[in-house]
Amino acid sequence: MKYIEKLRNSGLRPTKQRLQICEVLFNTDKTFHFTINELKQKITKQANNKISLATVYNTVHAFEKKGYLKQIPINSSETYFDTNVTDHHHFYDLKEEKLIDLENSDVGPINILKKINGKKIKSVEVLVKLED
Amino acid sequence: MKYIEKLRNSGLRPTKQRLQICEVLFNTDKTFHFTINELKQKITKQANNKISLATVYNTVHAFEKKGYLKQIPINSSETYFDTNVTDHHHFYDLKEEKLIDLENSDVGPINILKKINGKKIKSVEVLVKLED
DNA sequence: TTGTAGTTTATAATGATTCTAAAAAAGTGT
DNA sequence: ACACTTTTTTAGAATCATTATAAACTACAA
Repeated sequence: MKYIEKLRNSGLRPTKQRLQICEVLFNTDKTFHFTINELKQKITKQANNKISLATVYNTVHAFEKKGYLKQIPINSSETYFDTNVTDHHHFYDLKEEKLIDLENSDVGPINILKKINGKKIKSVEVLVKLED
Repeated sequence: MKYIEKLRNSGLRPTKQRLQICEVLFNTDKTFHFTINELKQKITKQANNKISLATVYNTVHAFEKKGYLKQIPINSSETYFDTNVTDHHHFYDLKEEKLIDLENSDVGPINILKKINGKKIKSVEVLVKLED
């Protein structure tokens, strides 16, 4: 299985549950957005398998810490995660409550002119809210 | 009282609680960020007055709907609001968990090149995450 | 195989937010 | 001022996402 090594290299034991989550999240060319509950449903369907909600939380947080996932900063009752961990931006359709990726080529370069003493920029993320 | 008219013009009855909240939020030149609980504490201190948590929620949401406040899109357990409703951007200090305003002059112009059919852009917000 | 450290799990706990329904206050007309 | 309607406030309950707990299970190394 191709994710076993990836997990081991990250110091995470390749358990059945983690491998299932890897399949759902990373076994595709397309990146995508998801919430914890959406992910749990996908696993239950795709692998026809029960998985504990707590395990989904644990694993997603572990993957986020390792840099395989990132949270999308947005005000929503549920937290959104993104399998695209490269710097990129989002549309948020307020009516449909749906996130849409922006390619980097869709947004011109962003210049942050201010500096904060002793701090460095980790990421620059743009959220474009859409209305009808 | 200078906020009575403002509230009436918005179709909101100028109650004691709403006027107190206006004093705390708008009776200053500086704009600032706050959470519901911080706001409740300020009111309790400043006006030496009890106010129901539900009222603070109700009022903040009413003010947001009227455009006097806006939510800051950020992943935090509590929702952050901003008394600065003009288009502007934020630093987020990951270590201190603190928001810092960016002036518009601190960020170069942002070009959104992609269009979504039938939707228009309501706002463009940049979140710059800072680390040590 | 045996030990142990890491992982999963169901369930309980937490905490922010929303809901509810009754009491209080504000607005309106008389 | 009074009666009446509508809006608002309020305490407490309900909800919902997330985190904590602690017991059972699993991976892995000696």
